[in-house]
Order: sequence, then structure tokens, then C-alpha cells
Amino acid sequence: MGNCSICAIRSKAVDALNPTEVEYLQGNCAEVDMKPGESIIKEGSLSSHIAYLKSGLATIHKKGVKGTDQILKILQPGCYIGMQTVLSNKIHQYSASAIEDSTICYIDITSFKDLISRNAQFANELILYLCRDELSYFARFVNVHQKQVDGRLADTILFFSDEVKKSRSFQIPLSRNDIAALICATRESVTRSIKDLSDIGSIRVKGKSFEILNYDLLKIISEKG
Amino acid sequence: MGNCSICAIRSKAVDALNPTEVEYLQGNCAEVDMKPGESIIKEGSLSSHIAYLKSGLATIHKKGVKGTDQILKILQPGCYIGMQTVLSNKIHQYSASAIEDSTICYIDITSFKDLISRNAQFANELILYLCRDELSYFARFVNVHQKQVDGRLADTILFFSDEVKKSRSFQIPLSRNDIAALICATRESVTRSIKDLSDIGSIRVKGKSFEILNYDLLKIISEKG
DNA sequence: TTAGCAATGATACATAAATCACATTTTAAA
DNA sequence: TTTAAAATGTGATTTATGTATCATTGCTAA
Repeated sequence: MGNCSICAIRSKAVDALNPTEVEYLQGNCAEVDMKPGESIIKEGSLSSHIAYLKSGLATIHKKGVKGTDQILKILQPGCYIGMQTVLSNKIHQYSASAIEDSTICYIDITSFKDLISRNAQFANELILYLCRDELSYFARFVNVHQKQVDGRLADTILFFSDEVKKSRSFQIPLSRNDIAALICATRESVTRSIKDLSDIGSIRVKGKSFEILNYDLLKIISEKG
Repeated sequence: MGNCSICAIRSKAVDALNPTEVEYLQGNCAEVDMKPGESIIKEGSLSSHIAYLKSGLATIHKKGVKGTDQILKILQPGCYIGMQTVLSNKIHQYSASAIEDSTICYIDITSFKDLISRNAQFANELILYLCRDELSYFARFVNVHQKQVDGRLADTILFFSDEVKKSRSFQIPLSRNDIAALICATRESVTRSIKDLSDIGSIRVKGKSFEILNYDLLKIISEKG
């Protein structure tokens, strides 16, 4: 059982709850530690809990017509997982998996719904969360289709550097196949593209270790597509 | 000024309002008629109103790195337009345009936010709306990347037939360029793909008039990609 | 350590779809 | 009606990326 009242990365929504409500949430919330590769929620399964990524890193992925999964998003701490499904649908419409050591809080649906109807400010913060989330997909959708593989890979590397790892030298905890699923390409294209970006001296890569050598150049490739 | 209390296609959210609240909404809501091509909201402009599509048909579109717009979605009556931006951002992150004669209700932001904080059920319905909307984008995102042009075009034709026009013979109120922007392709590819689908006898097309001759065949192409 | 397996890199080849260039049709305007 | 402008169709060509195959590396587990 987690302790929501002292949770360091608790959401703005939870901030809007009063002490009694926080206690209620806490009583209906279970904290679970996860290893990379472990499944947080599974597409097609019955949804009974909303998950909250307290620490670590995870992905949202969804099966496509080809049978392979597409990665929709990299999730950082502070993200709700499965909320769209739990609130509007009985069956999870996407999967989520940890890609680093993570801590997940599973919140019982009923309690969560309770809090939405009880506390308007809580509901309001969730609305804001959903709006921002959806807008980020809009941007992603348009970008992915107007850039080619090099540009999309550059995007991803910059994302991990700027948003996730906040460093020029970092690990991307994804296999080449995973990166392909994320940027909508094949494993082979990812390999080639990594080679391309390395050849022009914008990055240095060894396995999962990435280092940005020429940030501006990488940015240009990301923006030009 | 519209009359929300007797609006035939008013949203489930508005259904949750009490008579006083409906009257309040009505007082802060302006109804506008639009012709095809007219802009409902504009990407980059300051957001002051949420739009609600009361009748007609519209598109959401967003500028990409190449400078051209990508169509994110075809909107049918009952859709909120610009809500994601109005609630979480000052600047509209996407545009919307009518593609058929449409009626739009512009709702003042402040009043809308008021209603969210006043009425938990209203907020709750908006949350459901946002959840469903986002899930539809997930499906679209994955589909678009795992199907080739023929499959995506088949998807679009089936969508207009099944969801919008509810007929096997209908008009698609989009230019070839628009269809291309919708299915992430070029105008030329759309033309060729229409020819492909016609050659195998699944559709008959004349200008913007489409007729489905072999529904099952079209479905197979849509599903196989 | 070694065997076995999964992940990755590298190369040749195939292909879907973009680009380019131009003809034709449709629509709008004068 | 005539003209201009926009939209659409078509064929040739190019290109990015997928597919296929095989070699290599690295990891896991006995």
C-alpha cells in the first residue's frame, strides 16, 4: 500500500483532493515494483484498475493489423495508464510495459470514479491531463508522417536526451526492434539510420548507449525530417 | 443565439446540466452557419471559445514540418472542437474547417470552465468524451502505419459509407488532395489507389461520388492493409 | 567455460509510393 | 460562351524503406 499523502510525484489531480479523499484513495491503491519487460496492463484484458507510473519508465503499445505492436508513447513518472479505457471502455485498448525498474500504483476503478464525481477540481485536473495528452498525440501523428526515418530517429534521440535523461550521454532502454516500433520503421532501417547519424558525426552509439556529439546537427535533421 | 434546451443533438455532457445551467450555457453560446471551406478554428490563434459541431461535417487539421496540413479527423455532429486547446493551452494547436454546410455553436471558455467546476456530472461526461476521442486516435495511429495506401483508402471509403453517410452510394466532400492529407499519402497515390480499387470492382467512382460495389472485398483490403 | 539463442549488423534486392512533368477535365469567372 | 484557373489523371523515373539472407556479437544458463 502506497502513501499518497507524501508521494513526491503525485499528480496535480491528487493535489486537489482533501485529506479525507487522499486517505480514501490511499486505501484503494496498491503499489507494485516492476522490472523491465513486465506488463503493466494488457490490451484485450478486462480493466479493473487505473495504473499510475510513480517511478521508472514505461511504454504504451498497441497491436496493429500486421500483428506486431506499435509503441504509442514513452511514459515518464506522473503518467496515468489505462485511464482512457477504464473510464470509457471495459476492455483495455492498449498495453503498457515497464522498460526500466518502475513503481506502479494500481488504483481501483470504482474509487477513482467516486473521486471524480465527488471532487470537481480533481475531475478538472484529469480533464487537463487528458487534453494535454491528446494534443501530444496530434503533434506526434503529424510529425511521424512528414518525416523520414532519420528525422524520426533524431526526434527520439533528442526526446530521450532532453526530456527523459536530461543529458547528452545516456542509455535508451529499448532494443532496435523497440525503437523501430516507436518510430514506425523496421529494425533494419533503424540500424541504417543509426549508422547514418553516426557517419555524419551527430551521435556516437554503442549498443544501447547513445551520446550526442553535435546537438545542432541532430536538431536540423529532426526538423528537416 | 442557439437554444440548447431543445437542441436535438446536444451532448451527453449538456444532458447532465440542470435547467438553470443549460440556460447559463445558452446565454454564453453563439450559433453560426458555415459553408464548406470556412474555418471554424485556426491553429496558432488565441483560443477564446470552444466550438460544438451541431450539424454538418468538418475536419481537424494540423500543419506538419513539410508545411502542408495533415487531416487528423473527420468530425460529425456532436463533436467538440478545440476543447483540448482551450482547456490546457492558450493557443489553438490545430485548425478545424467545415467541409459541408454546418452549424457551429461557439461556447465562451469561461462559462464552459464554470460549468465544469459547478457540475461534476458534466465534467465526468467530458472526461468520457475525451477518453473515447483519444482511443480513436490510438487506433488510427496504429492502423495508418501498418497499412498501405489501398488499405487506408478502403478504410476511408468504408468510414464514410458506414459511419457518416450510412449508404453504399454517397459523396465524399473532399478533394483528392484532402483525401491524401487524410490518409497520409500524395494526391497521385490517391488517384492511383482509387483506380486500383475500381479495377478490381470493389468501388465505382465519378468525381466525388463513390459507390461501393463489393463491400466484402473492400473490407478485406481494409483489413489486410 | 561452452553451448545455444536472441539481438544486432551488414548486404543485396524488391517494391510501394513519392516526385516530376505534362495532358485532360472540371470549375469558376469574365 | 469564352477564358482562365484549379483540380485531376497518367506515365516515367527515382528513392526511401521494406524484405530476405547471412554473419557477427553478446548474453544466458547449464
